[in-house]
Amino acid sequence: MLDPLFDYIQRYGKQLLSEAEKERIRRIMLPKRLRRKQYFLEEGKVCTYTGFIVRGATRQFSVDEQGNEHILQLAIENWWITDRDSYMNRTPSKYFIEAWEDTELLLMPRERLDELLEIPAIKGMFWQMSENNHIASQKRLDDTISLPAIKRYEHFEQLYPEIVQRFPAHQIASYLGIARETLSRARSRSLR
Amino acid sequence: MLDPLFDYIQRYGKQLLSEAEKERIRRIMLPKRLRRKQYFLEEGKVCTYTGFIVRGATRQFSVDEQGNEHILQLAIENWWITDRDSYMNRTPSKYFIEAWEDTELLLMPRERLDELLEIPAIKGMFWQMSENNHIASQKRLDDTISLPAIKRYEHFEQLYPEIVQRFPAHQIASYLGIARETLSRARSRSLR
DNA sequence: ACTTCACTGTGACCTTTGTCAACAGGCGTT
DNA sequence: AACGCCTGTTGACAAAGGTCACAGTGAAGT
Repeated sequence: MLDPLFDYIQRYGKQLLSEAEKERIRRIMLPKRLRRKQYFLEEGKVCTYTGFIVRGATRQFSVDEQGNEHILQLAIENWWITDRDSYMNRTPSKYFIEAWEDTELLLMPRERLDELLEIPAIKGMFWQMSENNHIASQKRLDDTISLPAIKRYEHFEQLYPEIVQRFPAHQIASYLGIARETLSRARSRSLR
Repeated sequence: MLDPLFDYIQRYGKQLLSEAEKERIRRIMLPKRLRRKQYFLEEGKVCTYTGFIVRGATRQFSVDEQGNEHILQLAIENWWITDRDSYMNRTPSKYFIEAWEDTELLLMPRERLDELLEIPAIKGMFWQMSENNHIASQKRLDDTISLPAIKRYEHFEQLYPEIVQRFPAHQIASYLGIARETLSRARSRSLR
């Protein structure tokens, strides 16, 4: 079960893991199963784990005063899920993270993060993730303020075809910040 | 001239700098002046420096096919300016960074980044910056997909009152992804 | 002093998108 | 088989925001 994680760490940390290091990781990471619709994180709670998805799919969202959900992340295998702010700074989260399919995770407990970061490949990976996340959210932001709804959808579809397959359209619409009807119409129009 | 930078590094890196380290930094960082409207980075070029603003103000923006500008960052003293993707991965940038006021910078050359990262406080600061940037762009994204134009402006004003003072309204509007007229109307309406 | 230019505000109009509502298909549960 | 529930689609209408045009102000440059 840890192999996808080891692969991931070695790829993004740009270093190989020794057997001893793997063993150390094995002892720290906690396996966890979530059933569809179960929460990984709820608003107001501190996000004490960062999770690595081995199998399944999750969504992260906030809920505004009117009760509307706004999706910030849709994640599948080999993605990390967390509220970075809450996890790093131990502050209450504004977000929910919910399993959208039955999901298997590996959890990185916040209180053992420093131990894990002693492993060079993990440190490198963490660095790279932070970097990549920052770059990706910058691009998403650029799209969001620059492009009309349809274009944003097209970009998204091109970037994450598998996500589009596995989540219903109204979730994608929420991720893009548009109404599900708008997405539906945009799609049918772009077929002609 | 380097004192604001040293303060910044110690604050965000959560470690003090020795005199030897300060000397090392002094030898690597390049002072640079930009006059108003001069470019720090142009689209298509690789961003070979990351700049620390000692005095002045800059804006980072992309230009779409219709020639419209979309502002990604408005920066003043004690902010870093760079295209992270271009800088880290040495790829051509999609962005412009332009001095909005006469500006004094300290430049961190990409080819000497590894040297600088040997200094623990700098490594810590870099980490923290990446973290903070990611968290900030996540919040901005959440606002952008969740809130109507006026609310976004109010949030922004509350978060960065000094930026609002120093940049003209049409730049702020572009940062928020709205037309300058919309912002103008929103402002006059919220006074009543 | 005069011109120019950048910036802001406002009205009229149009486009895009959101909202509300109704409907239909699929799918699992009982 | 019957019932919900989730999902996607479509229409009618409303609201938000964009576009275009014009005017006024003030600062900078000549």
